[in-house]
Amino acid sequence: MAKHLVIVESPAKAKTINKYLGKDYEVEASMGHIRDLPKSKMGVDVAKDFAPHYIIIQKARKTVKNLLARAKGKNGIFLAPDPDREGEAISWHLAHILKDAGAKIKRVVFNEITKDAVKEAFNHPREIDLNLVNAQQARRIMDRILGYELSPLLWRNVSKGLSAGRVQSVALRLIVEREKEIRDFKPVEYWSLKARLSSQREEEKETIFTAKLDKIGEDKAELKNAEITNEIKSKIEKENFRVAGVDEKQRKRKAQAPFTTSKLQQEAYNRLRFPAAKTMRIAQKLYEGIEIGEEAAVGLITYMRTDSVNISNLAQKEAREFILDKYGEKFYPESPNVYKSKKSAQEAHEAIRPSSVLREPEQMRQFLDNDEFRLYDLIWKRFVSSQMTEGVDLVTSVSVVAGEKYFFKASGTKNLFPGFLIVYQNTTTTDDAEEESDEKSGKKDSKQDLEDEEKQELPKLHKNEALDLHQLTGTQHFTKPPARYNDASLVKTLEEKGIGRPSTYAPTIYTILTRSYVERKGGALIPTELGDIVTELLVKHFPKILNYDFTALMEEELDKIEEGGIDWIQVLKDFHNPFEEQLALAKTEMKSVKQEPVATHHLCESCGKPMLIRWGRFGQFLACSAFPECKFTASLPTDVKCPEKDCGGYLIKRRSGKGRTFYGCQNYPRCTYTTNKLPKKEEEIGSDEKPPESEEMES
DNA sequence: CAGTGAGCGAGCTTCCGCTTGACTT
Repeated sequence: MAKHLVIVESPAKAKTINKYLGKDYEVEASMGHIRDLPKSKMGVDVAKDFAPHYIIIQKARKTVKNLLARAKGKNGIFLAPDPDREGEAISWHLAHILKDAGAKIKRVVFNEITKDAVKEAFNHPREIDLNLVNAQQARRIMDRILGYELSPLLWRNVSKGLSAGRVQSVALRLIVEREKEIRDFKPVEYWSLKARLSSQREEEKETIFTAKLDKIGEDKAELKNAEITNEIKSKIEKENFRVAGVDEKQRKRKAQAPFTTSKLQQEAYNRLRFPAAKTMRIAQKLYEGIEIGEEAAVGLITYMRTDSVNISNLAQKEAREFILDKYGEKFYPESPNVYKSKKSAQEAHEAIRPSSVLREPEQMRQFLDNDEFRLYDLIWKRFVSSQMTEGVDLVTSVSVVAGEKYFFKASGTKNLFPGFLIVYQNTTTTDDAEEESDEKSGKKDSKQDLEDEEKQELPKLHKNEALDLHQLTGTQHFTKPPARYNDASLVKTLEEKGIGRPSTYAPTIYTILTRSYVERKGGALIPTELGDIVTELLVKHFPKILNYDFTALMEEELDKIEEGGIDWIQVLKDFHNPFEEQLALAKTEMKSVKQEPVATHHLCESCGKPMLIRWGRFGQFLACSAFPECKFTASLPTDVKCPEKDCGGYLIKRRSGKGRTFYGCQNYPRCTYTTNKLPKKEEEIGSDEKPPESEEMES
């Protein structure tokens, strides 16, 4: 029998480590946390220094039983969860469970799962770091108090089953405020003036290019309307065009770091239209292992929940050799490319990469379904490209002047050397270093416009040479509202603000969707009326917590706890005291927006009592007033009668399987009349009364 | 361009973060 027990979080990690450690060690998985606060109550004794009451998580009972059995008769127990706050806390809870098993308990940590790193870690076991544990407890307890105090306020004042929390409520706020910006957006007219030009020299005259009016004299050309544009246009038409200057520059394009969870979710959405949850489901499968040919199941990628861009030396070496071999020296950087994780990263894992670059996507295709293949392909290419040389573009910008003061600008880009781009094309929207402003409102030039102009081919031009004008066109534009959030842009924003973790981005989106705070239309996340109401209430009564910086401030405090700088109880007190005050105020002052039931003249088909209009999760419906004795319900009819003769029923708004709205007869299935558009009420036919309540058109 | 057709209310509900599998019909 093995002498020692090793415990890690995941079964896949257990399997790998088992190979490295040999017969003396038995490796088991805890499957994440095994103890937590109870679901059914607060479980925190605020009066006694926030003493938490932990219980074994229902789902982990079997695991715990198994671990206890394994621990019996062992000499040592090595706790090897991830080297971060949560991992330390998991270790602490495990130690608590196993403390009476008779074996010595030690903590081991490693940042990469390679033989050397694991062996090295086992040579230097340590005690559990209580500072890390306490930082996790502070985080856990704060989230519990917040979530379990705010949610009931919403039950009381809005509707049952609702929820609020440090992460989900701020994610919702982002979406709600973006929608407000869009609603309030006033498009502003502006014009552009573009000239189609060509050289007069024989050898270049075939290439016609486009230049845009940029400056008049020293001033930026601002064309506010048609009148101004036409006036300037008619002046320019009389002028001669010549080249005022040519500027050529080489622009280097650097490869991007291999994927973190957040970046993977963004790219998989932008390129493949995978929602975050789908990406994670598929990545999990690739990680756990796929049967490839004769071999047993092989994990095709490294762990998919990570905020690190680090990669193991071994993987880097393999990638570099592969690049040299397959693409040649020009694509092989002299010294390896190195990337820095963001400051707040906890770096418990490597970046997401293929477990071996030698398993090329095309070879794996036969073992994968189409979606698995596309995601693996993306991960593989991103990783390989991250170890390749820079691409080089030649960017030419030409200044053209009409007469003395009308300056036009034209630019073109030519790729001189692809570098990493031969494997992985950049999408400009997810550049790491991008400025954050382009989603803000009122931007004139969309990126698309700029790109189209840069893509054109320019003729060879010389300073002062004369040009032929073929066409001068003024075009009307309007500034555009900012785009709605989708999975990619929401995850990107949350990560930038440090809100949530790799394991929670997708679940957070799911939560605000299932609470009916937000709806998905196409890819866009659009707040519902409920989402608007809840956000307004929370922002009004809990501005601090709904602040976009709240999590970042909390993290600063947690860092101090980790470093041993402050007492975690004190951090909780500093949070809790002002929170209690706000809570007390909110309890008396928050206005109820609960929808009270409304009496109707409809009678219950089951018991004959009057029916009430109630508000449920899916909007209004009719319910018997004798509830709960009589459970009869019906959809709320419109006030338009069924046009079938002798039917007499009213039409009901319904939704088909595919989510399309239509109207059917109340007497279905006896009467099967349906229509897409609500007919006018009989009394109104011929009159010019206002039409029936207009319905949102669905495309 | 076809062709469509739950449930929801109440005795409870809820947080964030770590991780996968499912006692039985």
